[in-house]
Amino acid sequence: MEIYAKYNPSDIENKWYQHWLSQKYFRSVPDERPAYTIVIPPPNVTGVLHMGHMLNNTIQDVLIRKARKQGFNACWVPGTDHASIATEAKVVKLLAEKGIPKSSLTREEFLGHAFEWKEKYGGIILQQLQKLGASCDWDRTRFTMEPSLYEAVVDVFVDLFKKGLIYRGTKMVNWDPAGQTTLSDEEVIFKETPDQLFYVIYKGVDFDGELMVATARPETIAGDVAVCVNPNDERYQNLIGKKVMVPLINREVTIIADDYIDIEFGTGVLKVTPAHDINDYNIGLKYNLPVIDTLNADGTISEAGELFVGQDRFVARKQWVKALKEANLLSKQENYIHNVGYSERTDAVVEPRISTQWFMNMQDFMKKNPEVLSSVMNDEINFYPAKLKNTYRHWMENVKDWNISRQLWWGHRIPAWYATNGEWVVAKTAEEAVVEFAKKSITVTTADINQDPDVLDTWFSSWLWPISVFDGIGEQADKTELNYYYPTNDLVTGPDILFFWVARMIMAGYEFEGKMPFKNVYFTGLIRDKLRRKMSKSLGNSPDALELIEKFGADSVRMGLLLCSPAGNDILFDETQIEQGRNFCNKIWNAFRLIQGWATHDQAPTKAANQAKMFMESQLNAALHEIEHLFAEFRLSDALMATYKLIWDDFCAVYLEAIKPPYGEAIASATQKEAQDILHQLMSLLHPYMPFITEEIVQLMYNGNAETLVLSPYPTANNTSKNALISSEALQLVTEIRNTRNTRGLSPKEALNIWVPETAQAILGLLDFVEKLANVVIHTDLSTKPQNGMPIIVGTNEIWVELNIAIDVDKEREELEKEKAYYDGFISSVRKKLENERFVQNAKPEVVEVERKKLADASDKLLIIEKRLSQLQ
RNA sequence: GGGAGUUUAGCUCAGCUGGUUCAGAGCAUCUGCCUUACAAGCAGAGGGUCGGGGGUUCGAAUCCCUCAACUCCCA
Repeated sequence: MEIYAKYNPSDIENKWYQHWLSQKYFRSVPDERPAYTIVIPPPNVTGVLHMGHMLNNTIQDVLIRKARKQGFNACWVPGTDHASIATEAKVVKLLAEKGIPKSSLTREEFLGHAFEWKEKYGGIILQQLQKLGASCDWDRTRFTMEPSLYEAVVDVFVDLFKKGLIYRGTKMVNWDPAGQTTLSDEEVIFKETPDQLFYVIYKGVDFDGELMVATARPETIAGDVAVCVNPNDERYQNLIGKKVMVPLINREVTIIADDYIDIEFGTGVLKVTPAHDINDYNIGLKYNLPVIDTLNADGTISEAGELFVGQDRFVARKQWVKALKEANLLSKQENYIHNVGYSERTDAVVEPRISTQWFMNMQDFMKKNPEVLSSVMNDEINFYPAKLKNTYRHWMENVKDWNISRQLWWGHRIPAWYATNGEWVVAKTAEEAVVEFAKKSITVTTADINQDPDVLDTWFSSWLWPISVFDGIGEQADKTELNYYYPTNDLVTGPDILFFWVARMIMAGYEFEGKMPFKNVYFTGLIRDKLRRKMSKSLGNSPDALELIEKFGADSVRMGLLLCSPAGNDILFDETQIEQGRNFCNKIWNAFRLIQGWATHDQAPTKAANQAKMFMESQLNAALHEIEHLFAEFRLSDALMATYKLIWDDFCAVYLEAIKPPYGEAIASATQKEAQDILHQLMSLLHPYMPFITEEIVQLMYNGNAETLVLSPYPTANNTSKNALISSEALQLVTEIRNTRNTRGLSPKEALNIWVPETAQAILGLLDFVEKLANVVIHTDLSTKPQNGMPIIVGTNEIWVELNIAIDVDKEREELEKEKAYYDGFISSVRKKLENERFVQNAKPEVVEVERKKLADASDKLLIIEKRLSQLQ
């Protein structure tokens, strides 16, 4: 089989992915093995792959591939969600471009267009995930709006309503005038926004004088029903109960008093506009004030607004200001920065609006399901990083009722039914609704009632995801699969949807299954650019994910993303990180070519090769232990780094160099086979991170007869004694010798003679290994050592190197003096510690022992240094 | 305004309940090498008063206080 000199990922990645698919390696069905389950955070069905998806799904793939190789029945469930507001907005825009306004369509016609769009573009992102190598069980692909999941959502709504946890209420909600729908609190993004504060004059009616009111929203003045001051505010006490005139509208309103008012803010006078501010609304309730809604659903001024009717709220604001100025009712205006809520999806400024909506009663829900909070706090569900537990608790303890209705068509339609007299019931179907009406002694037929036109919040369907993908919820539930796969093991997602989704899945898990939905939640960081800016379309700082894969290969992209992404830390993306991945592929590929390219003979392996094998086995063993520990803490980035160093440093730089025969010579076939075995294990270890190149190498190495790395067992550590310490002294000597060559300009090709004392057993045990790596000849008879040389100190051993060049005595003395000074200082500090009775008494015995050892070792070294110095005199 | 977190080498980050010759890793940088697996490489090297100040302790990157800067969440 021909092995290409350059590794070319694009040639092989598609080949292997198709092979894995055709062999159904990612398929999972329940069996006797323990399950290891991950459900994908469903991306928007009309979305395209971006950097965040790649990071997130690479992490999931690493976890699931490792589990699969470790003998679990690994099941990674893919799918998409319908993204109600985002998708509807997209479809509305598309239709508008064709000249079709949404208002001209019936609900059914609109949904027809939406499904058409979904069929055409939906699921592209899942194909893109395949390019990344994602080992999902594609036969399980789900969609939040497919019929059975749709039905489950409706069933859950009816169930929660019957339990009294869902209610219909008229409250102030967040209104998105662009999407023309309500939003939950979580969908409102507060941003500091520069604005203007206007000081508006309200003339007294039954007193001589005026009040000044500071407001950022003069366009809502028409909705004023009172002005309010603090009862303790001496400036206004005598005016309480008197009347002022609403500017330009000429309506008389009363001056009321409430200690909610901040005396310091503005002029200490608040205009009370219950229809357009939550605080004003509460004051209105308290004092039984009327509500005048001066805005339409699309954010234009309504008839009730009297002035500038039909104008957009921001246009109207300017006109109000102009009109107030002309009427001499504007005292002044000043710059003002405050937090303004924006719609997460449409970025429109959110309007507080009184509206009748459906809510979930969170207080009662949490009382019923205290585990939602406690399971996270006591680590039954683990958060990585754990610091997000605090954020979670804070939100849970202050959780507000969840507004679950949306004035959209794309989504799960609310199963509530209205009779013409305004009475309503909740029921799954119109037929059942008729029965419910009958219970209320209302006689209707299905033709007499109308279903609620609104749909449910997208998260009201995706909170069921870990249950619904296994068909475990709703009236049609079949819990066979759920019982096997649930609770799932890990959830990998971004911290930005901690409340939207993670918290609500935990709620659903306890409410409907009485169990947590997952054991571990791994929060990835946000991907930012080098300048720490979020990646966004408008900035154009986000690289095209698929182009990156095309250019570098999926393995390189995966490695580049993982290397710089410890859990919870933002990752600062830079293409050089992916180059590191590419370089690593190149390195592995060349190591493979080296091994495969050797001619072999049947003689015994060299001693150096045997020692190298010992070294490599001990390094591999240590690394396997370390990597298991790192995985247990979800430190994937560190685990990959450990694997990287094991392959690059230990395997390539040390092991292969030690077994490599001189140019043109053959290698013992046993040694070649050992090298292949080790490479095979390393590829298996690396496979979860870099699935393609590892599979390619292993299959080439064994002519396509190797078991696929997707399924072959993950390497396991054994408990054989570690030779790590021995190796470190030997390698230290190698480095010292190379350094000696480097600083003196000696060629690495020219062998050096060195003398090693009998006491240096650690080094002599790997004598041949050291000779090979450092290109030296080791002598042990110290009496033969020549004068023209210099010592190298390794541990407490003095090793003598013969140098056939003149030695710069002054320079060496200078260096030795430096070292001597260091050890003098070191010894005196350790000695001081040991002479301190309180240290000896208080410190743990082991610590004291270590200090004694430090003193002894340092003293030995100092002796060698001093001896050498005296020789140089 | 309320809460949480971060600050260690040029960059990104490890350093667990104070004590290994504790100040580390990767990348970047510098020096020398086109040594037939790999220049996408090889062999070396240099970088840090652990944000400032104070304290506890025999001993502090690690614990406490304080100041400063930055980030996130919530209203």
